[in-house]
Amino acid sequence: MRYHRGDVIDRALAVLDEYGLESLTMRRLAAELGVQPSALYHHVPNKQTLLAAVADEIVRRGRRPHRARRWDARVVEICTELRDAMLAYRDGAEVVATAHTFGLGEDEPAGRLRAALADGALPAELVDVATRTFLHLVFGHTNEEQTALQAASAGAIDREPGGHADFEQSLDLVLDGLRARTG
Amino acid sequence: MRYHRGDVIDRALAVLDEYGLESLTMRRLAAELGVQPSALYHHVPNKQTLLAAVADEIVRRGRRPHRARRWDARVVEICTELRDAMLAYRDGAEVVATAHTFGLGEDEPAGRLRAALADGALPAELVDVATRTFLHLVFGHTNEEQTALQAASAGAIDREPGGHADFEQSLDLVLDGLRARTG
DNA sequence: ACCTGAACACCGTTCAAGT
DNA sequence: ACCTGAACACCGTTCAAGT
Repeated sequence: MRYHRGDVIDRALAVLDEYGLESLTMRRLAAELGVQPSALYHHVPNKQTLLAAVADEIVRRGRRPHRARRWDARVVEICTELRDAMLAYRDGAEVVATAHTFGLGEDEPAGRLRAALADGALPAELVDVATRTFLHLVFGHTNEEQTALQAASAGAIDREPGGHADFEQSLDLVLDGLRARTG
Repeated sequence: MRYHRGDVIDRALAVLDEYGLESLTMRRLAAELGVQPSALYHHVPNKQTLLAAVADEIVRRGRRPHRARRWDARVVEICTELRDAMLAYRDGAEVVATAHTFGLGEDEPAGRLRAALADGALPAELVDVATRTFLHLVFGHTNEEQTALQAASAGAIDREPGGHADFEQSLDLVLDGLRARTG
């Protein structure tokens, strides 16, 4: 039974979504593929790289057509798409945020954010700051929301999630700050 | 040789700062204290709780007198204090941010942020959103900065850290958004 | 080229037994 | 009350050997 790198990533996604990040071990993944743990290292150099590939796949699967024209609407669109992509998989926010922190993976949303902000007639210096600001907001908010959701579904009723409304309000705060600096 | 919970936390801080989070294991910590791993469980229920206590201690040690009067200056002061506290220990941002995500520890900075924002004559509904927004910014930015710093000192020259200027610009963006909503 | 089998050097946590 | 010793059920990764 031959299998390839893509099969490994796909299975990893499935294990992640069904059992969570703490259960996504190399040994567990190997067992799921009916293979010895050592066999995985022919398709992936190590676990860190595997997780970065999983993060990229989560983001990729969440892609949808973008139709906003105004730069600020595009920012909201990109951030919301990224949030929804991460929420679609168990522990998705943690996996994607961690990969981003270590500079692994494609980081394609950052590029799209940067482009949208550059269209906003912003001082070039501000584009980088704003890009990072939005990414931190998306990762932080989504991570917290997903953790709360999973804690709630596990019985522990913590704080209310906040949810989509809070998320957009948070984005809007930063957008207001940017609009004030725009012609 | 008797020792107490406080000694365990202190030692954990020392191991964290010298060898990093990945080396802060229960077994390593026990060895450092000259004791069997199982002995730690008389002072701390599990590793997660230990790490939350370490996070609290990092924040506590970073406390300094606050003198700002205006609500927006107080927000900057609180955020900067938290950032500096986390930067003072290796992997401090990751430890503190993780504890916060899981709702563990004291979360005293959140309370102080909330108080400062409430003084800002903000619509009550916005206070919570803004509090979370600032915390996400502080954790995200500091985590990224610290990771970059440690990667740089380990030889890998990645992206420039951004540093304090970027951090304050990011806060200012949100503050502008809030000031626009204030009387 | 791809995989197995076995090993290395670890983990967090529990628990009977000692003092 | 506090600690030891030993065990349980795991980890990620490497590497000689097989096909």
